[in-house]
Amino acid sequence: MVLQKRLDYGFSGYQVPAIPRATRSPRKRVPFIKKVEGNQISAFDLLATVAGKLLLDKESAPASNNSWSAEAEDQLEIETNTVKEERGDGNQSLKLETSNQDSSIAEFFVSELVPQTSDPNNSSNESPSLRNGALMATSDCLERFDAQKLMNGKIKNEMGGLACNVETGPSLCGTSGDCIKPASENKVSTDEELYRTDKASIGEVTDKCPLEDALVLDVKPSALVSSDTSIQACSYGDHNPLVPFPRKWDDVNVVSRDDDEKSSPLREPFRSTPHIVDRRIRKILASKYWKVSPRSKNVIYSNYDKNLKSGYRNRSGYKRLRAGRNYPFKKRKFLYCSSELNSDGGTGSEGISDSPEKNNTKKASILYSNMHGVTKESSSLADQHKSFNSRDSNVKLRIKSFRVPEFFIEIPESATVGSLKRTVMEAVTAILGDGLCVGVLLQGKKVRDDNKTLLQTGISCDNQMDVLGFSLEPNSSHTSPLLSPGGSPLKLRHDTPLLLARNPANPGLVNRVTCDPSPEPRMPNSTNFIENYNNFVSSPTDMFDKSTTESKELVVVPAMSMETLAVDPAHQKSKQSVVAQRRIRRPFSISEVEALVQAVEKLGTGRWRDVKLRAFDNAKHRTYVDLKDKWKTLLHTVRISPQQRRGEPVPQELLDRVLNAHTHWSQQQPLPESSVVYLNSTMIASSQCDVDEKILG
DNA sequence: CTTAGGG
DNA sequence: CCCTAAG
Repeated sequence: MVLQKRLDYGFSGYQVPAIPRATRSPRKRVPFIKKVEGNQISAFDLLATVAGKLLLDKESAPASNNSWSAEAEDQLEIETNTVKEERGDGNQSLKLETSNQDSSIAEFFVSELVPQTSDPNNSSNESPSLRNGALMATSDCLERFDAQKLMNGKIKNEMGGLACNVETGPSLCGTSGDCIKPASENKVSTDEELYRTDKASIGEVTDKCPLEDALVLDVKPSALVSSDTSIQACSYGDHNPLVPFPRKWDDVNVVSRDDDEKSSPLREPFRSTPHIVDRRIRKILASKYWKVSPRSKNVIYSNYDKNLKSGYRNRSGYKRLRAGRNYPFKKRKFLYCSSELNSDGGTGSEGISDSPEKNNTKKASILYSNMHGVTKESSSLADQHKSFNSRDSNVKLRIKSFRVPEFFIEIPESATVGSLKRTVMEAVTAILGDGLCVGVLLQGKKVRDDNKTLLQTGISCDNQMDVLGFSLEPNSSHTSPLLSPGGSPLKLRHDTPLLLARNPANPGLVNRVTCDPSPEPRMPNSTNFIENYNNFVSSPTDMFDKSTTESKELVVVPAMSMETLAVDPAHQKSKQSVVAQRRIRRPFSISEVEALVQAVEKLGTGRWRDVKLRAFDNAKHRTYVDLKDKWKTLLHTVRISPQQRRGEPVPQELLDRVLNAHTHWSQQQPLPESSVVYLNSTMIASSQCDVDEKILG
C-alpha cells in the first residue's frame, strides 16, 4: 500500500507494463449513431435558408467577438438572476451574454415543457390534448419582411439558379393571393399575440397544436428512474413542487475568469471536482429529460450529456460521407451560425434581411445547394425549388433569437466557478448542438410535413409572417429508446442538420452529412411505447403530475415517429443521411497535461487506453485517441520555440518531462516484466505497481 | 477495440 | 480533433 500511495501521488519512475491485456477491464462503448432519414433532411429546406441567412449575417458582422467556448468561456456570463418567470407556470429564461457585450445579447428563453397528449396511431385533433413536454422555443423574432426585397433579393436569384434545373411541377400559386392557406385559419395569431406567446410561449402555442403536432418530449424512462441520488426530482409545469436548488447558486453571476485550473490540485485533476461535476451532470442528464423548475433561479441542470460523448463514440459501423471535405463550407456555416449565441448578440441573429450582400447571398446559395446535394433524392427539394422557381420569390425570415429549453445542472459547492462555466458551456453546447431540432410553426401549428413547400404550407413572402414561428425541440434521438419496438433502441436519429449553436471559436466544429445504407426505419410500437411511457410516469422522478389522469394516457410521440410515418416510401428507400457533429475543441488544461504526462511516465507511450483509464477515466470527453494526440502535440510543442507555441503555455517543467518520458519510452520499448530501469537517477517502479494502481482505480 | 499516424 | 489502416 505504501507503494501504491507513492505511485498515486506522484511520479516515481517509469513503470513497466505488467498486466496482460486480457486481464484488463473490459472496454465500455456507447453506440453512437446519428441518422437522419431522407425526408428529414429535407426538413431543413427552410431551416437551411434560415441558417444561411444567419450565416450571412454573421459573416458581415464583426468577427471579433465571435468566440464562444474555449477561450471565450471566460467571457460568458451567466446571469442566472435573469431567469425569470414569464408566466405563472414557470417559463424561464437563461440569459447568456458576453461580458463585453452590453447591448443586444443572445437571449435564450427557456420554454416550459408542455405536455401534449397524442396517440401515435391517431393524428386526430380530437385526442386529448395533454401537453406533454413539448419544448418549444418560439421565436419572437419573426418579423415582417420586405417582400419587395425578397422578390428582388439576390439570394433568390442564386437559389433560383439552382432550381432552374428542376422540372416545373405543380405550382401551387402564381400570386401571393393564391397561396394555399393553412386550414386552421381560426387559429391565426396576430402579431401581438405571437409576441406575447413567445414570452410565455409553449403553453399558448402548443395549445393550438393539434395532436399530430404534438411535440416530442425527450423521455427516457429508464434513465429517469435512475437511482442516482444526485438526480433531482423534476418538477413539471406548475403541478409538482420544485426541488430546491442549492441556494448557493441563487443569483449567481459568473463573471470571474476561469481559474479552476489554478485552484485545483495539479495532480489527479480529474479525480477531483471536475470529474465529480462531470459525472453528476452526466447522470442527471442521462435522464434525457428537459426538466423544468419554475422557481429555481439557479442555473442549470441539463440532460444533454449523451450528446457530448455520443459525438465521438463508436463511429464505426456506418459509412460516412465526409462533409468536411465534400461540403467544406459547412464548417463556416455552422461556425457563424453559432456565434449568435454569445457574441454580438443581436447582430448575430438580426438583420439578416438587412444585409443582402453579394457575398452573403452567394453563401446562402451555397448552403442551399449543399443541402440540396445532400438530399438530392428528395423530391421535396425539387418541390421547393419548383416553388421558388415558379414563384420566383423568397421568403425572408428574420429570427432574432432562439430560445433554448431550460436545462439543469447540478454542481457541487466545491466546484470552481470555472468548472461551472465549463459545465454550462458544455450543456449549452450540447443542447444546441445536438439535443435540439428545429420545428416550424405556422399560426401556432407545427408544420409537420417537411416535404411541403413553404408556399404550400402557407409561408410566403406576402403571407403574414408574424404567424410563423420556429421552435427548438428536443432531439428525437433522445427518444429513440422509447420507440424501440423490440427493446433495442432505434438507430435512427433525428438530428437536425441545422445546428443553430456552434462554437464559433472552433472552426472544426462542423457537421458531417453522411450516408447510411441502412434500410427503412422501424415503426414504433405504440403498445410498447405507451407502456414505456407509463413506466416513465410512475418513475420516482416523475415529471408529470399523475393526478392528472390524462397523463396515464399520455404518449410521448417523438416527432420522428410521426415524420417517419409520413415518409414517402420512395424516400425511405433512398439512402439515409447521417449527421455527425464534430466535437468541440477542448484545449487541454495544464492540469490535464500534468495528468497525462504523469500517466505516460508510468505507462509509457503506446498504452493510451491505459493512460485514459488511469488518469482520464472520469474525463469522458477525453478519449485515448485524444490523449495520444495530445501527447503528440506536446511532443511537437517541446520541439518548437516558445514563440511558436500557442494557447495556454505549458510549463517547461512539464515539457521537459514529456521529452524525457518520450525519450525513455522510445528507447525502452517493450520492457521485460519486472525489469528495473534507471532514468535520471530515478528507479523505475516495479511492475507490481501497475497492478496495484489498477486496483486503486 | 486499440494503436499509430497522417490529415 | 478526425479518419483509418492494421493488428
